[in-house]
Amino acid sequence: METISIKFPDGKIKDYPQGITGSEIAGGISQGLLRDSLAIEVNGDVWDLNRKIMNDSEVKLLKWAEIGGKEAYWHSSSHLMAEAVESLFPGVKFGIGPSIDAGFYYDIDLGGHTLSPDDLIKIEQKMIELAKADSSFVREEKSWENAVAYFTEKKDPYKLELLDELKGQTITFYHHGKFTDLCAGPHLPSTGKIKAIKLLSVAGAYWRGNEKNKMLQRIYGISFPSQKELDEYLFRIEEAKRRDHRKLGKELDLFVFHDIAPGAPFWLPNGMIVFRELEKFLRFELDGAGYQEISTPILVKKELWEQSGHWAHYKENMFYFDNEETTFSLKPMNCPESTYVYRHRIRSYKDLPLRYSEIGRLHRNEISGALGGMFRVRQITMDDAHIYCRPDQIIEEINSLIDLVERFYSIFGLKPQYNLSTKPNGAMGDPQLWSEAEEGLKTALEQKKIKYNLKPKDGAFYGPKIDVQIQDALGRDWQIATIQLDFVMLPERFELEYVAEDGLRKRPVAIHRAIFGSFERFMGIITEHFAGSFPTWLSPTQVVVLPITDTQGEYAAKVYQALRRAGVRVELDDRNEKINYKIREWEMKKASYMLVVGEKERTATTVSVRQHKKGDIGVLPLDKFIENIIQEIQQKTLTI
RNA sequence: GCUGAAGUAGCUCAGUGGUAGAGCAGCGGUUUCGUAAACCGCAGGUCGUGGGUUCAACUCCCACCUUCAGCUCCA
Repeated sequence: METISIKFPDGKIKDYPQGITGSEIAGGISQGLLRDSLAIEVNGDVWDLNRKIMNDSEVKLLKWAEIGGKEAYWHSSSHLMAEAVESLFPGVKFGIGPSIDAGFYYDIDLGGHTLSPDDLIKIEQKMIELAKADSSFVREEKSWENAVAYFTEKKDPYKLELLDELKGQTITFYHHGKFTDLCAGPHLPSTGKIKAIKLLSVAGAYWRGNEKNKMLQRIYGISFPSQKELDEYLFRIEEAKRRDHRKLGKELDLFVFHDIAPGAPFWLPNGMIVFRELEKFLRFELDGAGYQEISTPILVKKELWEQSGHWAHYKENMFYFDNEETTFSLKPMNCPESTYVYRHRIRSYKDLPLRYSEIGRLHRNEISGALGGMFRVRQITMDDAHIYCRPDQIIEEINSLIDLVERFYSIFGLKPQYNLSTKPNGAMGDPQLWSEAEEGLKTALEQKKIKYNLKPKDGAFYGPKIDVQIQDALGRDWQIATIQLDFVMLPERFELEYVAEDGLRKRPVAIHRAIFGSFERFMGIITEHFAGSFPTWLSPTQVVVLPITDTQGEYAAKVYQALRRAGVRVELDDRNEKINYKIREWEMKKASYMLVVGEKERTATTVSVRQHKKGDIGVLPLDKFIENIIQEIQQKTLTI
């Protein structure tokens, strides 16, 4: 028998007989490693542990901690679920059943049956039963014709459709227990590795994500190697729900939604404090960065949108109505109107770049099913800006925009995820300009050592873009900031020009950008990010003065007045309640600081400081406390 | 828009074919208290909206509105 040499991650090389499996390699090292291994990476591909290795290879055993290990685990769990569903509902047809970031799902066509929460419990119990049977996952290579024959016999149109695209290739099947599936793998050695299972939800999902196709039922689930890990996961989900901005927004009186205005928040006084602080911060920064603020009409004639192309491409998302023979629309975007500011006089090359910022209120008719708290609203307050520059100024503008984004996000302690989207099919504009711009965006990101995902062909038809995404408490991604180059929409359609050095008229480039994205979405994001405990500069209640008894009433009022005069958002809680009661209440309202004042403090002109989430942090002279908090507010110190 | 689930007091929730319940919040009293809930009392609801079935509907049926999860969408 021939031998092959296997290289391990630590660089060691060992010889094994040809046809050795991952399980045998793991078992040869230790029983513990065999027990913990879920799959094996062979020359960069993830394989089943019991697949034979025939050639010299570089391998890495994958355990739960590795993504590849988790993927195999969850993918196998989805097969196990399919087996359970098939045994309970014979004759069902299967779509696809992959692992996802957290868990797995399977899309299933159950004919006329609609899955109920009770069904999920039954399926879950069946899965546990089947896992205990510890059936091995068996990989089988089949010819394409045999594969088609199998699913023709089984009358599964979905798998046949998938096979259609794999024509001419060797097809792999996986068997375990009574279940057989078309699948590229890899899988666990056997179902017994799956110990703790929870089916989370069932929801409709269009076959292949196309709404013209039939809607299948998608069951989401998650599984873990131990009950303890499952319990911890479920607990984390519950914790995340406590951060939900919809819940915190209500509890902290930040904003409310009402049936009377679906998709548009009522900003409450506390929410407006945060809104105004964000606005103040934004304006201060943009003033310093050479922006000029403008404000353009909300209600405009539809001719504008015909010219911009929105009427043709975006009409379904617009609110419009007729008035005296004229069709008007609420603006869904600010960009076209900013060109009117640009065009209001002749621009010289010396005027550029022109940076117009606008805190604009937009309305977009989002389909009802898309609405969700502050993350997806129909009335949007955008921190928009349009920069008009010469082509030779693009790189410099992009660089300073990335700096601005980085600066903003560091203030909040947010960790953004960058995406770079490049030229889509059917894009408009000079190809040379496109490739230069894409290269420029890429270079800018790389020089600043910013990691990003490349999204090929995902740019707008008028230019490439950099997007910033951030996750909510439940791990869903939301786009926040965006930097979009535009060679076409504004410059061409609105015939923008500047007079160049040589006296000729030339076309500027436009850059659309938002940093918060929208005040609504950003408010939702930071509410969840801070779990409602805003840093002091944003906190609706920065300080509460709490006298112990009426005897300190006068002194407490003096403390309150001193803070007020210093510009601090302060409240005086002189209600006839016990100090414990007040502390509990203000702690839950997440006031940044409580100043307890009793006899000791009154006689010494001091305050006993209690910081939110930290508790009693000692006694300070009143002046010193004011000095500290003013500094904290000015520096926008992060308190978490 | 699609599939499923849900909507009861300001909030969180219980209830069920026979005239609506709790805790917290609110209001009125008593209590003046040192770092996360003092005590007593009062008030509060066309049970999302509109139809239907029934002697009787918060409860069953239908439609609509809104919310939630997912899909789709997301210049």
